[in-house]
Amino acid sequence: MSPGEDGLIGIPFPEHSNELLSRLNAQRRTGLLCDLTLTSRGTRYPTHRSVMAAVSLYFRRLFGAEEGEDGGEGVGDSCSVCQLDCVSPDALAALLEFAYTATLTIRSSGMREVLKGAQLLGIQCVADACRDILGEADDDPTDPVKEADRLPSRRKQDRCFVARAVSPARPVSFMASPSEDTPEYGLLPTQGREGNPPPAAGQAHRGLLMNGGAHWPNESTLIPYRPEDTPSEEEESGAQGRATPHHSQSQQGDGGGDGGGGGAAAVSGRKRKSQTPQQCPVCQKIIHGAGKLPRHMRTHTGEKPFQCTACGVRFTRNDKLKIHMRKHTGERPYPCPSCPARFLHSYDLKNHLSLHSGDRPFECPLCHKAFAREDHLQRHRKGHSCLELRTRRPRRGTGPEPGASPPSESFGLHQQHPDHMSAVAGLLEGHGIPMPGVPLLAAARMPFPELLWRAVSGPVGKSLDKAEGGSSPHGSGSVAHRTWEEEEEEDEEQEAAGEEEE
DNA sequence: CTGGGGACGGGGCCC
DNA sequence: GGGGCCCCGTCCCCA
Repeated sequence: MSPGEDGLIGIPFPEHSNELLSRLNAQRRTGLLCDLTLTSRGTRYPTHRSVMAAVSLYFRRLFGAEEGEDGGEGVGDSCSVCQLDCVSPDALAALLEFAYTATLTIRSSGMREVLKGAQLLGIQCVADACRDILGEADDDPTDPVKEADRLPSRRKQDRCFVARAVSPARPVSFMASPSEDTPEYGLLPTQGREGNPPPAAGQAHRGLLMNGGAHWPNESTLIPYRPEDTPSEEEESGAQGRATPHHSQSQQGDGGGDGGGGGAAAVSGRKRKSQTPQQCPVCQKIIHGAGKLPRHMRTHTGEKPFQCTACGVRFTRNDKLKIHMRKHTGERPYPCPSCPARFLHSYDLKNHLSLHSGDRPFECPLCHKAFAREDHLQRHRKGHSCLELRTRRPRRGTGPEPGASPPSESFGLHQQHPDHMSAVAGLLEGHGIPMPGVPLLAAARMPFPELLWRAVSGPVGKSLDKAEGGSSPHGSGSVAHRTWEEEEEEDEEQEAAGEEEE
């Protein structure tokens, strides 16, 4: 073993997740460690809030467990009983069973109720499956699940830096095809549900009653997310949104976390060959390219079948092992033409070459500091230093300097990094202008403000109060997309105003 | 905080 | 369709 490698070995336990779920289900049935009780028309279902938050977007937001949230404004521990009369007891039982078993067991006659429940609770995959079985297209623009999914988490938004103009088309056709790669969510033989656990007699009722008439907010209560405003369709929903197998221009907008290839494809004009996309049964992500799903699955299972014979380090992919082997062989096949440096990777050489060229094509739109690497710009933008150093302006009229900042194209606000967006949003907030994707208001993050509004009291209500107030006259669609230039102008106006005051 | 190297996961192309 | 190879974007770590 080389000194640098500590012989790290990943040992996958593929059954772990199943066992974990199974034990949680057993706990639910006995009421053990249940910290949340759902009720529907008098029937009580003890459950675990962590599980519900994991499976349901509604509960995730309710408990403030949504990724990127600080949790400070969620209901937190203040609610242990949720009354969900809007979901039928059977449907609720089926959804709970699904949450704990990954299997949806329902009568076909109850399908619609389950669909409704899944939509209300934000259980996307169940809603998709039900729709698919019912033969309904998922074209409801007001579908709260979809709508909520369009709200990018901060982290995801983080990754959608260049994302723009991606077709919002949802690949329902192949995504929800049970015959292909999706997990088997076909109807199981009716076998009588035993999913309804006995009511927990002694279950504390210290919590607040949830609104029985739960419904998702209408659009006016949500920050508008028109397709062109959408940073990236894949956001938050784990890429299940994108996956248009044919978007030719595309992948430019792919710039997000998945990265790769796409941008280059668009730039180099490489024709994107439509390969059968496959949906990961674990994360629902759409994997493009034949034969790529097993490779992706190893990221979930932790399986690392490719082991270095020299140092024992294991890899999930053979090609990564090959590159790794270069460390042992000393092979550095990418020499710099300008200096003696040699590199293991072509992209390392590419990065290195930018040093020689002095090119710094990635410019911070706020402080205008330039970077040679895009990831360094992103890192810079995550910090706040550029806000303090905001002393220089780009030459007027040059704007984003398309030639100088090619990968980022432009810095419309819809692409801004959250921190930066927040900074700008702070300016705009005074104008009562909602910013797409900026979690200024609780309502923006909570797709169920009305439900919560009725359900929550106490300190939490305060934040929701703010949310209510926040869905101001401007609340719906007044400003959806501001360009970099517009921001500049506004900024200048503010500065001018400040100077006048002085 | 920044520069630089490396690791990782995804997509395209090809066989 | 599976897999190899390559490229890419992103993230992490270290100096």
